[in-house]
Amino acid sequence: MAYTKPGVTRNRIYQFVRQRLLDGEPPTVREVQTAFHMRAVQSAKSHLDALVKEGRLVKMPGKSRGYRLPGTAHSSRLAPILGRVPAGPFNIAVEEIEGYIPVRFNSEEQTVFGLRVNGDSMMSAGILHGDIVLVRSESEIHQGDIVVAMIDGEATVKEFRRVRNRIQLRPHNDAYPILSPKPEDLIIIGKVIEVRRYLETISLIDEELNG
Amino acid sequence: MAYTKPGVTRNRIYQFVRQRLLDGEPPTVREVQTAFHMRAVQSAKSHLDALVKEGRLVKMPGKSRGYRLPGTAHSSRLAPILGRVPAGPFNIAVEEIEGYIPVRFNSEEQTVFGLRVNGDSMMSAGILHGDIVLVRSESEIHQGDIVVAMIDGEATVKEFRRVRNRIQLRPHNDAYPILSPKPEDLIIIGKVIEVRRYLETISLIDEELNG
DNA sequence: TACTAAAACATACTTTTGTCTGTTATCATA
DNA sequence: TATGATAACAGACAAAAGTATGTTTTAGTA
Repeated sequence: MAYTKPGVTRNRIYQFVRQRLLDGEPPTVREVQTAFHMRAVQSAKSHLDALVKEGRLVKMPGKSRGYRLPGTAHSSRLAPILGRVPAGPFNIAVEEIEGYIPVRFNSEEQTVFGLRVNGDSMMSAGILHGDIVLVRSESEIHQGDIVVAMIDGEATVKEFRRVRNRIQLRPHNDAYPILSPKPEDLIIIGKVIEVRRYLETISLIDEELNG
Repeated sequence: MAYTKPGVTRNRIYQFVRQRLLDGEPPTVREVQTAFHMRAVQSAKSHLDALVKEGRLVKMPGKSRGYRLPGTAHSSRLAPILGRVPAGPFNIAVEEIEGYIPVRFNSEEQTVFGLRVNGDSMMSAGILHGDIVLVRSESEIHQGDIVVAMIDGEATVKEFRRVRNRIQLRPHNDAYPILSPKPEDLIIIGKVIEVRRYLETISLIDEELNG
């Protein structure tokens, strides 16, 4: 291709790669090369290497189509939305999965699932009926965390408090009482790490899933 | 791997590939192979070929990481979180991107971005300060929709109402007044299609960039 | 039990893709 | 015009990834 001023082609290549990645279509070095009518692979590669060095891209060395936007390498996964709260040991029966939503993970080993909120007991915390809470079940619970708990077999979202060796589950709605269940009636499922509300109807269940 | 009943591994592989594609991480045949602890590449390949034949996947022959979901509906992409509201014609200056979050798209041609909410004027609608709203800028606005609007160069999230040829922007908080800006001072940026609240600090921008 | 289909395996080959070494051309600046 | 930095080119090699052929094992069923 024709010579350009320093940085110009660099930026164009970045935009190109970025768009491809946002489309879920990671390009190869040679695809970048031909997209910019370069006669040598190295022309594209050196630009890509430079973008990595500048921190505008990251890459998985040796892997094909291995360039990624920083902050997105291996960090987005699909978490299941469960129809029922998983009781006891955490295992997901496939039949109970209502759908999937994309979630950011900081680590690989976490168990995150979605759960649809029932009722308005957390209204003043901005958690409304029908919202989806993302729950991490392998998580330390601290004072003031929002948790999902099972009380007598029923799932509920509440604020967690420990008061004088007794556990309190506090609603965020004056119309509901603070709960102080006996320890043997209580199972803490996990910590709420995210709240989502879909204002448009999106079918989270994929029709093609009948497997 | 161990032998399974006909169709069982097929479906598991489909789920695996589907998830990877929704994450923007198309797998190689050998990645499928190792994910299922198969000792031969062909074990994975024949399943993938079958899935293509059944129409559950499509592929670009010869290309690496070439398997795709048929059609593009219901795929997940990364939407940028903008630090500032895009004014005027929609274009994203790269420097203003705060990070990326995974979003479900029903169609290809939509322009969706995230925006961090400032203030508590929508509190009683469950939209709190610091929440991220996902905005679709190419969208029809209807009565009662939550929208992002620019009034005199300032961005705000409000409920959209049209009352006797006059546009009202209603807060959901009694402490704030209903706005009725002049049409020339008002730009509707787009419609809020989703609300997200991260209860844990998740760095939307990856720290590992310092390379 | 015999038979067919599906599943899994083993190995080899080809193409795609990443990477390397070195050269030439253009830009920016003194 | 001299000089260092960036850009583009050329050719080759190595690793990754797709594909092909044939065999063995198990599932499903008559």
